[in-house]
Amino acid sequence: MSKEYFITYKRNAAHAPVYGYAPVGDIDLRETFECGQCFRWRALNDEGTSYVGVAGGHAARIDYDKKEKHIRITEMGAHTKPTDSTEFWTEYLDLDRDYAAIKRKLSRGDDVMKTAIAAGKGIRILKQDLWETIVSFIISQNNNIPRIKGCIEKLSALYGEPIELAGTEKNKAEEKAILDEVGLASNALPTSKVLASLKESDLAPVRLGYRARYLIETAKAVEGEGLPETFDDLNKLCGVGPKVANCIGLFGLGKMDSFPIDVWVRRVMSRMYDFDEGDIKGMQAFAEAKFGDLGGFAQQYLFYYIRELEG
DNA sequence: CGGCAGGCGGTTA
DNA sequence: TAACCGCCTGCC
Repeated sequence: MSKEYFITYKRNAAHAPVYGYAPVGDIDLRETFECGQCFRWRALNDEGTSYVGVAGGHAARIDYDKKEKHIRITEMGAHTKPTDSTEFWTEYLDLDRDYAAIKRKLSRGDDVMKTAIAAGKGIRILKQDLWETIVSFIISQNNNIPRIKGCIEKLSALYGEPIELAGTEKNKAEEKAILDEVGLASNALPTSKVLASLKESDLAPVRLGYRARYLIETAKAVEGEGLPETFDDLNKLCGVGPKVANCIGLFGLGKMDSFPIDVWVRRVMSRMYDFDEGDIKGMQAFAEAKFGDLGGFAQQYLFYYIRELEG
């Protein structure tokens, strides 16, 4: 049996101690925030037990208490939308899902998955805001992680709605200092409406390269036709091919059968399942047949494993 | 200097 | 529809 952790929520604004309390399965902050699914969380210590991040208009600090086996979420920023924070974080961290059961299923009769899961058994797949996921993964293409992170912060700082920090003036100053220290903007990612109104030259300071055009085109499409709902919708967006569409489907639409294949997944599939590295179609078919509805979880365990090994 | 990084769009056969 | 190619940028 996996260990039980608990989550508590606290808001600076009200100085309320705890207003939510929910049992969750295995969770490891480092594995969750550094398995490639998100770009706006930063470690505050070497142990990886404390992170600060921005998501869906919320800025928060999350601490893992080893002794109490709690994850404590401290909201730093009042959300711009009237979202219930307990609900928001529960959905974002996928707390209602039984990861122990998923890991058992994937491990059954599969030594490769057993090995991969052992490396990242505290991964949770974040349910992220759809538009933010689209923007993030368009930026991610043919790019490296430090630069992706930099682009996202610059973009947010320039054109994103400011997040109103919570609490007393002293609280706000402390919160801002923490965000500054780790290089996070206290802004949400820009909306599709804002991005659709920009010219490519407006985005020059963000250093997106040729992705600037993709973002603006996609923002215009979303403004005109609404947000995508299916894999086919996603694939029609400018700058969204099969890999990016699978990432958006998995992290933004909750399509847990998605199996994004990037260079790392190709690498791990060739090493561990003996595929030819160029055989993307074969890998996709294999994942569909073998992992089915759990493809996204399998992909994250495999990705994290190979990154730990060779990244 | 060329190679490369969590691919994609466009062109060609 | 599959195979190629060029691509912004920053870092090695």
